[in-house]
Parts: sequence; C-alpha cells; structure tokens
Amino acid sequence: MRYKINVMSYHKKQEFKSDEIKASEIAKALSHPARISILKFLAQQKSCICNDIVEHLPLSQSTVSQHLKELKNVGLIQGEIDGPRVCYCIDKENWKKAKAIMIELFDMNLAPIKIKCC
Amino acid sequence: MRYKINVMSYHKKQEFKSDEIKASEIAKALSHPARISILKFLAQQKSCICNDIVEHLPLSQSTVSQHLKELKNVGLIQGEIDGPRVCYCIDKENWKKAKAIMIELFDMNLAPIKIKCC
DNA sequence: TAAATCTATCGTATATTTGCGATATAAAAT
DNA sequence: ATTTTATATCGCAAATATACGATAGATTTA
Repeated sequence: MRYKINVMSYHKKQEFKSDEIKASEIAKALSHPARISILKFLAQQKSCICNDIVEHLPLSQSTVSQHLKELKNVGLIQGEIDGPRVCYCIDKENWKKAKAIMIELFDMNLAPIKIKCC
Repeated sequence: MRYKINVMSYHKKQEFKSDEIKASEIAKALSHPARISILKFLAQQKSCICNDIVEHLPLSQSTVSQHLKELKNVGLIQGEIDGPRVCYCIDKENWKKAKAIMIELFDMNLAPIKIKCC
C-alpha cells in the first residue's frame, strides 16, 4: 500500500468531527467503573454529600475527588458548597443531552446490505 | 475525617460491581473519536475493508490497526480474512447488547426528591 | 519467481490516567 | 481559640493509552 506520511504528533483527536469528539468525551467520562458507580449512587440519591460518595467507593478521598472533577468537567454532575460539605448531584439537563448523543450513536443505521462479508 | 487505609495498588477496577465494569468497558471502547469514526464508517457500510478504514482516518495504518483491535476485543466488531484483505463489520448482536447496557445506564432513575441541594 | 499489496505486531516515545499521601483551606464543633 | 471535619489540590509513581515507523507474514499480481 502507499504509506501515509504522518507528522510526528501525539494529539490527533482534534482532527475528527466535532460530534465524534463530543461522543467520545462523554464515553470517556463513563469509562471508569468508579465514575459509573458515583453516577448510580447519585441517581439513587442515597446522598449527594461528597464524603458519602467517598465512603461508598474503595478509593481514597483524593482519588474520588479527581473522579468527581472529571464528571464535573464534562458536565454530568454539579457540585454545590453546603456549609462545610459539598453536595454533588447529576446535572439533569446535560444528562439528557449526553443520553441523546449516546442513543444517536447506538441507533446508527446498521445497513442490512451485505457488501463483502458481515 | 477518618482517613481510609488503602494498600498501595494501581488496579482497583476489579473491586467494582461487574455491571459497572461492563458498562465502563463499553464506554472505554467508545472513548476515542477514531473508534467512533470507525464504527460510523462501518455502520454506513461504505466499506468494511480494513484499508478503506485506514484511508478514512487521519492516522497511520498501525495506529488504526490498534483501534480496530480494541473494538474487536470488546466485541463491537468482527474481522474476517478475505483473501489478502480483512473485512471488518459491526457485531450486531453485541452492538445490541452494548446499546442495552448504555441505555440502562442513562435511564437510571433520576429521583426528583430534593434531599439537600440538586 | 519476484514484486507489490495488505494487515498485524513489535519496539519505542510521549501523553494521559489512575492512584496515593500530604497538605492547604474553610467551616463547624468544642 | 483550638480542634475536628470535609474537600480540593499538589506532587509523585505506576500503569495505560496513543501514536509512529519498521518489519514480518500472507496473498495477489505481474
């Protein structure tokens, strides 16, 4: 095959379509069981106090804090200072948007036409 | 707060629930725009020939091969040798399963009860 | 048979993620 | 005022992910 000439670089992500980047960012936020667990915990609203989340996970407080930060950065949760604590909760608006993006991805038209194999 | 005692270790993923791990693995497979792009390309069945996928992406052949391997490992695609080429396609059965898992995650009951904040 | 084509894998470099303890800060409790 | 509690962030170490070129192996074409 004709070899592609590629410039030595390590960040190619920006060369993709913005909707593909967006979907991948949502997926990345969900790509660690701790973050899935945090979201489930918040959805069940057993509590939204940060420390309760920490107690719920087999991870140190600082590690949990980092996972919370990632979920916050991608917009899936919100944090609100409540006296000495921080109350986290799912950002329902962004959650819906994320859901729509992922569903659109999974609803891709799986054409039943057999081209070669498949 | 009482500090948790944690053994120095780098692999805590296995300490989570298996359904959380499963969801995170699917999400991880989707956490790079190149892999999203590959799946969309295959869904549209513009082709399922490996080399056409390589031509479609701004990445080298070896890098694309690695992304294909990850998608294959998680079960979202299948590869079939077709003479000198390899024909990749979406594993429709596993795709459906993955979709169900992600939809279940996004359909988490977002309790409307206000506990503290939220 | 030799050359060309296609793909996977190896080796390697860099970037990012994951994890922890320590610590800084802020509020609450004593 | 001091101590306790709660949280974020810093600094570091290890693991994993991302990317490439080179190359091996297999197949097809010339």
